Amino acid sequence: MKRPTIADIAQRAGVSKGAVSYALNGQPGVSEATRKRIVAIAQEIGFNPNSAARALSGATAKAVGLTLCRPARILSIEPFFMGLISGFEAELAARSYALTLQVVATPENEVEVYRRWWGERRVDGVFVSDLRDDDVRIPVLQTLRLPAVVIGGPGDTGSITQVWSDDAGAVAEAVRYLVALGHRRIARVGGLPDLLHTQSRTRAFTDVCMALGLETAVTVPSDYTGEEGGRATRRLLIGAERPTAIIYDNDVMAVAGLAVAQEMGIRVPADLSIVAWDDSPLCSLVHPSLTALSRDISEYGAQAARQLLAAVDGEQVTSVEAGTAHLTPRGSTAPPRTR
Amino acid sequence: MKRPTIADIAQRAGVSKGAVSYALNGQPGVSEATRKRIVAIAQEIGFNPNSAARALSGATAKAVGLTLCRPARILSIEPFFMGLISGFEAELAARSYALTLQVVATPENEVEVYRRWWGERRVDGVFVSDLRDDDVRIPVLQTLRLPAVVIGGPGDTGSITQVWSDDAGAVAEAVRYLVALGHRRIARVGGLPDLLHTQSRTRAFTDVCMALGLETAVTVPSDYTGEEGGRATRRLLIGAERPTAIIYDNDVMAVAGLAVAQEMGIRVPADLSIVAWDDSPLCSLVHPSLTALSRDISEYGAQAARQLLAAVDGEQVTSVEAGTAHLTPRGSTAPPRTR
DNA sequence: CTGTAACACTTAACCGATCAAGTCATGGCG
DNA sequence: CGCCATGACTTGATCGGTTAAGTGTTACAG
Repeated sequence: MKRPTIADIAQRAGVSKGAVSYALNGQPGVSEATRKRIVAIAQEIGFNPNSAARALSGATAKAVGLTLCRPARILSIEPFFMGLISGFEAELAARSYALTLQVVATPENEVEVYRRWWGERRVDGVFVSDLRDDDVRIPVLQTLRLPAVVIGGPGDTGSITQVWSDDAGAVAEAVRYLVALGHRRIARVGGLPDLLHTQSRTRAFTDVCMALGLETAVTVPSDYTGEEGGRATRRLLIGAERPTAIIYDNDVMAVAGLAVAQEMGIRVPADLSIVAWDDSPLCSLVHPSLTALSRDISEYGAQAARQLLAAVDGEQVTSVEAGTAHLTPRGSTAPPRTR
Repeated sequence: MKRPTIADIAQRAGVSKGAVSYALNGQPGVSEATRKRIVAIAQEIGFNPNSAARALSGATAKAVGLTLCRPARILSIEPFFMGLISGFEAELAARSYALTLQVVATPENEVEVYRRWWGERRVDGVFVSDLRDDDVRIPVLQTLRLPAVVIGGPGDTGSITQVWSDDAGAVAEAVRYLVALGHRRIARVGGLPDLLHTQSRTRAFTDVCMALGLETAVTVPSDYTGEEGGRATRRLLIGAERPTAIIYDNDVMAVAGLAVAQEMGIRVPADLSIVAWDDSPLCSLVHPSLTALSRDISEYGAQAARQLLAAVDGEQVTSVEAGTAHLTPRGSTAPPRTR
């Protein structure tokens, strides 16, 4: 089947290619009558402008990119990214931007992909997630002048805007809640330690625990996988000073932690309270259901997409704070048993 | 920063654009010495061919598309798609094809997206998942002559090739295993009933149960969500003829079913055995860990990607069967308690 | 009645590649 | 020596849009 081009429309309408272009793009230069006729013909023959030709004549690629730099086995179960992606889509689809996805192995690979995309003019902008200390991607994006939005932070990203959520506030809310229930020994199983948002959560966790006069504020680093989360939990639970509550940096690790506790005969929530970060259906699926720090991840993604599209349009954009995660109490938290 | 073009290279090397094109594409028409010089310059200035210009001059878009037609809340937790996507990427990245993703609401929307992509020449081919009865997408793809690979089946897809796994064999293996353990009342919580592979699983389940002389072979339809899976489980467990084993069409529903059973005081596996379909980390995370029908979803995706790329290359491709899912026994299955 | 401005177009250059066709030097052969 | 084949390029058309500049018609002011 031959793809219709503007030349076909022009021929049918008896006008020039230029006129068709003006008509379809809402530019002045054609009469209202002609415009209507042209639009009708375009409709009829199912015309879609060739994106390559458009991109070639200086216009935009009408696509943005996202690289994911986590092992496949983490991605497959981590609900966060799919939530984010569907949030992106909501905004992108409305402006018929496509989302180009690439799974990569290392941050260096991510940089290569950015360079290639930019060189190929394949995308008009990119989403950047999982910000690290002195992230190698930031300077590259700046020299390429490739519009970008960093998801998560806040961190030092120079001229690149960020969409971030107040993790410090959320962690404080969780700790305060647990303390209000009577907990005095609260531990945390953190995410990948080289990610910036993990660091800011760790700092906030330590700070608020100290501020509330708790004895300890142990954070065990982990990697968001269930296995590691379970292992970290086991390590915490066999220690001498067993915590009465654990906060996990994602839901997958929290579920794994719950399983470990049950396996060890430690009852949740009687002997151990559990708080998950990021509330996916997973948290309400398990028994007992998990108290979680919920936030609207799709909306988070939508907000990032709005920012990126604005940046692509050349608008001056500033970093914004997306909604803070809020505690959703469920069955996994209770006052600690007094001994 | 200005993007380097082949004209820049041509100028530097003191040759024409055409010569550069021949050199970089390994075509005859330039001497080995000149080719080396040109390649070196391209390397040096970090040249990437503009994908739009390439696509425009008849070449391919170097991108394939995937539409996902499930509500966001399902996608976010369903590990299947992310596994599939990372499998795609493995093959696509090797040939530097990009993956374009779009989340849509209905199969009709999917058709629109295909039409648009095709008209825009944005993709060279598409993955088709979640095949339905008399799927509206198939005839459209055929008239558009848009290369495609159907994931899942087998079904009637005319000239479009499929990558499918032997669900009937897998369901038979699960049922035989449960029967060998001594189960006589086995139920199943199925996926979306209008999906073709759900239907073939249902048929196979009924057939094998009948063949083995079981009294019943109840399938409760569901929608892959945890909530529905839990509800279906509850319905099954409060019935007069309570099953001693349940097979779930995905892992999320199985986990939900486990939670429901525990909540009702029904012990797993003593009172109820559970088998999940598709083995994600989720299955080993919960307690007891779930016996599952495992298959290598990434490899499944990789195989589909290989097929699609071959189809894009114009090769004659035939439908292939990906590896059958095999039973991975874990803690959620045991002989039923004799009364 | 003329000058000119506004409108409704057309023409053609351009984006950055690919590729068929043409050019030019060189070498081998009868 | 002339002829043809070959290699190593160059030239220029082409893909399908966008857009600046040009053209022809009409309307209206002076």
